[in-house]
Amino acid sequence: MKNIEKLVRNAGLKVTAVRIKSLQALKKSKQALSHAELGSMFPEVDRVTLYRTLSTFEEKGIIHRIIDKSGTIKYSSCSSSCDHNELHDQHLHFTCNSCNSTVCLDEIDISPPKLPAKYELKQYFTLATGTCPQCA
Amino acid sequence: MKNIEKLVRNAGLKVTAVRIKSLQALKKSKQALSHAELGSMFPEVDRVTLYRTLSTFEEKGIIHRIIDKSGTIKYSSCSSSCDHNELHDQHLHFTCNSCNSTVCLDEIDISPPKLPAKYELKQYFTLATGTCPQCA
DNA sequence: TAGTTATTGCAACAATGTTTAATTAAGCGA
DNA sequence: TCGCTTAATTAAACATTGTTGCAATAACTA
Repeated sequence: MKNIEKLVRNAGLKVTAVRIKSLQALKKSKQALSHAELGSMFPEVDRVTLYRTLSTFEEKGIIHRIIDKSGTIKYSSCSSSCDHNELHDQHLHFTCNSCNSTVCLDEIDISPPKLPAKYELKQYFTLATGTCPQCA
Repeated sequence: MKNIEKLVRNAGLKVTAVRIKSLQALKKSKQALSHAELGSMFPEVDRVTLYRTLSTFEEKGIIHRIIDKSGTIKYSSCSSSCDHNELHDQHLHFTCNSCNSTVCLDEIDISPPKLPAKYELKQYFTLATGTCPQCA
């Protein structure tokens, strides 16, 4: 049984064509993909189905969302170990101003800020922008 | 001449009712406001006018946008000194998971990350979430 | 292989944002 | 202060993005 298929099945989800192809696309892609981008990769897939597929994957923790510089939601498949409810798993993301790609930079260590008194920290999101190696 | 009026005029803009009331609202508000929130504060103002007013203010550097946790664009008036094209002026923002308010935490010092080789850093956006003092 | 249930696809809708073009108001000089 | 010029506002139409309900279909289970 293929890897992707196993991922879907283990999440307690039925293995369907849409799920396989969208998860495959996300796994293969080096950059995070928006609903619109996935939609144009698979024009035969219903918009609504794609919305639901992505939020199901997200609920199950198979993928996670990244809000890019402009507020666009993009999705990236998770490394097997990551739990995005945990503060230490919220890694740095980077959006290239030139090619508009967004990637996870897991290897960079981000330490959460100390907040003023009475503020309780739950999550910490960081986004760097600039020029990526491909566009440099 | 009032403060707000001066701000608008100094930006090279005509002083109009919509500009005064929207900028006043942003100045008075402790939290950043979305287009929708400003719209319901001033139902008499045309939606399109409000869109244009906000982007004009942003271009002129009178206000700046904050992308909150959910990707919603919110606006906050700038302190007189801030230049949001400068890395050091991109301060920490905080969204409360309970009341959904978003505020600037100017006083917290954020140091930009070291990026991997060939990545060129231009901007660094940070967003903390959790519980704010009012909701604690 | 049939039955059960999750998933899909379609239609309709809601919210958000953009563009064009006509009207109105602000600010300037006479 | 009046009228001129130009910026700003408004309304209509449209585009994009996201959501909901329901009927049809496909995936898994026994």
